[in-house]
Amino acid sequence: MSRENSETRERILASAWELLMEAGPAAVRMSDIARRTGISRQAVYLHFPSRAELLIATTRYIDEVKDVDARLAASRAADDGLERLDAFIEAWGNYIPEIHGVARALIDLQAKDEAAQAAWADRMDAVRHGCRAAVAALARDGRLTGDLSEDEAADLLWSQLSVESWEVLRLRCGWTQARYIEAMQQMARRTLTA
Amino acid sequence: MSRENSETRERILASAWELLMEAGPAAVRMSDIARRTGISRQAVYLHFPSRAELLIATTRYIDEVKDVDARLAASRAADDGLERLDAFIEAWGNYIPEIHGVARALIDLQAKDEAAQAAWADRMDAVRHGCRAAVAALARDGRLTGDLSEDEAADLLWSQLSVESWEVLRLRCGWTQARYIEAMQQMARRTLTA
DNA sequence: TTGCTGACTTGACACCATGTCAAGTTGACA
DNA sequence: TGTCAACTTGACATGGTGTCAAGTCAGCAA
Repeated sequence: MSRENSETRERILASAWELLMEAGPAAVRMSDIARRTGISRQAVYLHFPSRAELLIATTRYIDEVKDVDARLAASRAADDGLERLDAFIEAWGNYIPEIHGVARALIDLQAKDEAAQAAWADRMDAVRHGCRAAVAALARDGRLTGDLSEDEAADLLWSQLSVESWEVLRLRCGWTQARYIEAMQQMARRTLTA
Repeated sequence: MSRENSETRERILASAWELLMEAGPAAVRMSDIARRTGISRQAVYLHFPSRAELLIATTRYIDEVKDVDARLAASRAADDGLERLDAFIEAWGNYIPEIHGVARALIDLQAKDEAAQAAWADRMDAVRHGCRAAVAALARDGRLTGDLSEDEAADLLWSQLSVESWEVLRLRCGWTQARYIEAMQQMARRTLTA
């Protein structure tokens, strides 16, 4: 562990990030990260107790560098519920490709690792809260459909905006990022508004 | 491998299925399956070359026992495009919980195993074709929205109907199966029809 | 009876990634 | 000069998959 803001620690995180962007997540082993950082495999363990913790720290590192908070805050600025919904989908939808490498690694790790499971659930809960806020704004404007409760509407939006769905449309179906955003916005509007 | 329809082979598949329904997929090791079947771990390898192949065979076995084809055929019976869409969503949506254990195991395995990846992609392609057929029927009735091409509409429906989305709503959000089906039908209707 | 065959068992082992442990090196700083 | 933290090297345990070799055993055929 050592001190929080060690220079080596940050270099490890940067290496992990690089590798996750380049290769599939399975290909990013502790030894790969060490080699890329230019240190021994064991040295990595001086900074992170496990691969799971390292990956979790990597997401936090990326969030910091990419400043998610600022992006999502912008989506909260819109007064109008509909605009806000669009802005939220755009902000989150455009963030997915940036974190996708790490996200995939963490999702894969969930099967085996409890810590990874908790970490990913925690991050996704943040998105869920964003969905709830957007839906609440919609309800306040009286634009929420009568077929769904606020919670249901938020859940539905949340499931639509999952990283897995993004992967399906973007990677498997070959959609462009712009088309993805547009389709999600339209889908949300049609599904959630009266 | 031996002969295709060995009795032991079928007992192994049944054990794998049982275990996948009971426990998390990570807990279903080759030794667990062997123990449940009442044979040695090595004997399992006399029938299946790898865990991936065994799991793939298990999905085929379940499909056979549960008769998916018949279910999906029923959804093709409806003349009206909208009814057909509803029927397809109901048929597939109600099939998900039955295969969920194996599906999850196969999805988890994808990270490491190429064969599992191909097998799951293949099965999901079948669903994608179902989506395409339902969307085509909608288009034939002139009910498809102008905002989406047939392919796009099918892709969108496909991403909505993923096992992962089902997991989110059903397991994480605690929706009932009936509510899930209803919501997916409504969502599809609103998103895809003019 | 003898001998063969196929399904299965037992037990050992290689592999691979994670994570641990212990002893040694090195450079900065008091 | 001595100490300490960061790092290195190398060995090793663990856990699951998959392989290999030798042996058991029932059934069946000449």
